[in-house]
Amino acid sequence: MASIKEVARAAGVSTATVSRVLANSPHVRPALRERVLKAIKELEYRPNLIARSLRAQQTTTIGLIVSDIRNPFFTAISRAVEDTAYEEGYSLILCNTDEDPKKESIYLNVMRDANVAGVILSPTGPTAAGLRELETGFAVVVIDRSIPDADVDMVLLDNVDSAYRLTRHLLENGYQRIAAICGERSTTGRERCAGYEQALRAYGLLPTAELVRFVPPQIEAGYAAALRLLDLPEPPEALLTTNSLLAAGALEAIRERGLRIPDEIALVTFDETTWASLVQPPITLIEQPTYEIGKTATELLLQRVAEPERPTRRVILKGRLLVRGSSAPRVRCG
Amino acid sequence: MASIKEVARAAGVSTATVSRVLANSPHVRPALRERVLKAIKELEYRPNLIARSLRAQQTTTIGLIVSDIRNPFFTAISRAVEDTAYEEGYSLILCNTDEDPKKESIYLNVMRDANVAGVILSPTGPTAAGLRELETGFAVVVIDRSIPDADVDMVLLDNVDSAYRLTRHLLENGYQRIAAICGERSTTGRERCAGYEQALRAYGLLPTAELVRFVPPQIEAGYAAALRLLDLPEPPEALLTTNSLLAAGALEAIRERGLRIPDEIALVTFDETTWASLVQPPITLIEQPTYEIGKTATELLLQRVAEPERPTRRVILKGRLLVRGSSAPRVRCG
DNA sequence: GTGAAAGCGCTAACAC
DNA sequence: GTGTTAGCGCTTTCAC
Repeated sequence: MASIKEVARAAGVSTATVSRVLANSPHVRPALRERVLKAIKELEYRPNLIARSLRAQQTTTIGLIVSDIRNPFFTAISRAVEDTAYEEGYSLILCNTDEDPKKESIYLNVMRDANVAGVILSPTGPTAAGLRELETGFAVVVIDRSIPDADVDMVLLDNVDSAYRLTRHLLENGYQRIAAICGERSTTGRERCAGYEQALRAYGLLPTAELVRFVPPQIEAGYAAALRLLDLPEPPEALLTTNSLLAAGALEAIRERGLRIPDEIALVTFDETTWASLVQPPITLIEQPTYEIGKTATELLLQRVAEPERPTRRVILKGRLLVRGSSAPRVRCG
Repeated sequence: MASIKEVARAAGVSTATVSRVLANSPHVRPALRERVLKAIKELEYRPNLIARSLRAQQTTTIGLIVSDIRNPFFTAISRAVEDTAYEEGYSLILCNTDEDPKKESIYLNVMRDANVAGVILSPTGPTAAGLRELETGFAVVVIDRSIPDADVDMVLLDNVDSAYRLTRHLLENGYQRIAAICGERSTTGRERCAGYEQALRAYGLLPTAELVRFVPPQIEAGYAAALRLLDLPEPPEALLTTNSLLAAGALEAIRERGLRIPDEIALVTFDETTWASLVQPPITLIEQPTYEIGKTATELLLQRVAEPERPTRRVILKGRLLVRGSSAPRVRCG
């Protein structure tokens, strides 16, 4: 691993000149530039990023902090972020926090210690609150969850409207008694619940506490919540879940109770996954533009790295309603 | 962001002493240690990892280079790797190469420039060949794909045997004309194909070229290959695919042709996924111990970082056959 | 246009 | 035990 010193010696110039050539500075005589380039090639020189980072007080690395990369939503995001970061010469550090504020805080510190240029994260409540004031020392872009009055770049889905449309779709297809299983600990679940309730009211129905559940956004919790809903004295005609993990759990519960979809129970959710279109009937859902969310978040982040004082932006993306068999028009029986 | 210098000044000691306290060196008088610790606390000092890395010529970062994090197998691996790395104080850099040797080579260079302690990767053929000789400058652990005569740590599935058992299961359930759709560009697909052919021979059947396809390990390729197989003049009674993406494609194709599983066509594959158990009938498959693979790979890597000259190991993990509805005993009709 | 040299924050000889 | 100092590899004044 040749250093800049050796290149300088080989080319018969100072390290400053090599550095200038590396930086494409115009103030280098062509002849010298040639010699330096030749030396670089011969020695197979590659600049040491660590040294560069120490000098610059910043790395070409960004962090992605999510609850669990195995959530298909975050998997898709991470791919988009990595692609976009790579194009701009940045590397991606991945962190899983399991929705644990402590782990979030620890990872945020790790990011600071590592001198990352910035971080993309989808924080839980406590961390979000801290973000409102915190001087992090690096650029931050929040995804998936909104922090109401924080001066931070965000890329979000239009949660209320998406949930509204999803619920309206059910209502228009004749479903009335609709239950919602929502992810807790994030604004996302609450916003989607709000859209669900708005739609009910718009159609002259009153939301029932009995039919709304807030649970950890995981398969098991979705399964348990769905079972309880299905076992109600007066069970729901349709189930709405706010992410794919809850939906997978709900589907298991429906299968366990031997109910037919959509005749006996409809199921709709958020987030496209492999299974949602493979299952029979396929699941009606709101598809988030995951790749665009990740790409946009990365772009916002790198723009802020380049220009720290620019005004913050809040990008709201629209979800796409994919109508499929799990919410087919209801056939009244009786 | 206080530096070690400021801590030293605040505590009335030299930076060396602070450094010793940080390193838990026993050669510091308790009184001094106390003063230093107090200063560290008051200044909220945190060591700059970049500076430390420059000095040590190595970071506490490891790289994970996979074809696509969206492949559920790699998603699961990444979670295990990140968990394990985090426990040991290491961060994880994620890279997607799309099975492109050029991107693999670029990322390997990025890893070198970043001075990572080591890299876990699942290389394509050309990169694997290079690995055999390459002086990478960092520790390397190969997962998922074997490099026959390379002196590199590896964590692998017992591919031949797993495919053998999977195929034998089909044979014992009465399926005879079994087609295989295998991932190309990796030893994994070839080994699993070999296991498949061995099982056929063991049961007195001859492998037919017509029934074996090597395609890119993606949904679309699986779909196309399955369609062609199903449209054969004499179509197969069962389909074996070597990963979950190919299986998802094959399932689509089966659905498109309106065939019933398993009556008209059985389907078995590798890798447990959400959809494989949610689909009806659920899919029989070989489940890889993904978490253990990722954890073991990370442990091997960090052991090698600690002791570069230790003899290389090759850990072979066994897959678990999960028998489900998609390969139920065949009912002969006619 | 080019080079000498300081310094980013840290650790490890080496001296005392 | 503790401090002084060199140096990891790089960039960037500041002279010339």
